Amino acid sequence: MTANARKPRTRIQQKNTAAILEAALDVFSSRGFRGSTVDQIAKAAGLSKPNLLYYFPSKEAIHRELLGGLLDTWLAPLHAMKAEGDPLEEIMAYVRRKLEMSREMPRESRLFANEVLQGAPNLEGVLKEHLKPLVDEKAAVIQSWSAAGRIAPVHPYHLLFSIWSLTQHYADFDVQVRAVLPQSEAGDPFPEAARHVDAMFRKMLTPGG
Amino acid sequence: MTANARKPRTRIQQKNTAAILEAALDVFSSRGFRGSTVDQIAKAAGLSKPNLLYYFPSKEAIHRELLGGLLDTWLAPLHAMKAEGDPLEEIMAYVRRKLEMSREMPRESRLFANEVLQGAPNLEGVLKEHLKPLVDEKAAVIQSWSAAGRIAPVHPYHLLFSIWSLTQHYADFDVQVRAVLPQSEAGDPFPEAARHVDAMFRKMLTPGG
DNA sequence: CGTCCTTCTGACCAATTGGTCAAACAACAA
DNA sequence: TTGTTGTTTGACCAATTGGTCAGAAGGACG
Repeated sequence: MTANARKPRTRIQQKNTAAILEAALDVFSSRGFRGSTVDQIAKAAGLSKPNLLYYFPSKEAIHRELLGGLLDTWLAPLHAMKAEGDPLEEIMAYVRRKLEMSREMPRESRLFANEVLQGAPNLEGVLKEHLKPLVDEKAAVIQSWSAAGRIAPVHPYHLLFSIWSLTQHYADFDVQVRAVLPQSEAGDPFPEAARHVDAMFRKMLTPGG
Repeated sequence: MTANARKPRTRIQQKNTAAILEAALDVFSSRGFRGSTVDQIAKAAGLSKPNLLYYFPSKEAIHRELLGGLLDTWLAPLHAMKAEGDPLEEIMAYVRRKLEMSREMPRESRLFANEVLQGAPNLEGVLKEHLKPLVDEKAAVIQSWSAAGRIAPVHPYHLLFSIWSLTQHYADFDVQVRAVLPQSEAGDPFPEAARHVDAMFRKMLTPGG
């Protein structure tokens, strides 16, 4: 059977497609789609360019596969926010998970950031078909919590935006954060970041106050 | 005299260099440095490629000039935050100005975002020589306000990060914001954004509470 | 008019890049 | 061993791209 099919069959195919995607994540996330070359990805994956193109039909195909494959991972934390839980704790857990992801998966964050920043040419469909429905659903949940007085009144969509921006900032603008922070913190900005972000949303959401 | 000198002399030079920088801002900010071509910039500026290269020696030179020329504008709002003013109002004014800039100058925001996102290859010097000293200075001011109990205790650096991320998010991730927001708000997210962001920082910074 | 300087262009070039292809090589089963 | 299938490569190609250059056009001034 042909190599470019949906699921890899042989061990070599599994190993190589995995290596390619890993390498592509590295390259695409740090240089953007247009700024990356197939050769860079091939070299990073330990393959020759024609060999890489034996597994994926084109540079764009690698990119699409990457984005698609990562999307679920990326949206999982928001999925995990349940209407049944304690409102403040659900949201704070979401914030915490997002910040952890910025720390553990900065390349993924930058990959999406690069894409969105440049007008999301290969992501517009996904944005409206996957992200928007999910956000609509969770915004409604937040709205209901807010209306019930279980958290302070907030604009649910902008609350989500502020969670995304605050947490992803530490992955996407990592160089800036480290360049600006005093020596003592530049090594690992995350502990203080966690405290700060936690405080911000706690104050924002605690009712009454 | 040669055309590539510091200050444009003739009217034609003024007009064309300005057109080139304007075009370059458009192109670089939406496609990143590596993703942009000299031809695109030339076309957008209404010039031929050789003619553009008569005014700037290289693609990189345009990029450098752009970044350098924009830096002052970009840092002006932070400069304007004065230790003598009312702490809460100084910070809130800074937040407001930054959000206005996201609305009025989204291309500039994206230009810097693209650069930082890709490791700030042409910005590292600037980051440490211009941005860091300024941030250090203003962080000290915030620190003193905080210590004097005039605003709630905050980590000054991370407070600045959160101002940057929250405000610039609306420029940098514009496509996503509009894709996710309900129809009614997608046309102009800024009024609600302003309310939300204002509330966040006001709650964060109001002492006691 | 002619002269000098600036502005502009078409033709060109070398390097890079995404992608192809025929053929070599490996793995393994019969 | 041989046949079959999956894997890898060197050589190659067309398109794009950053940049050059010689000279043509334009403008200002005597």
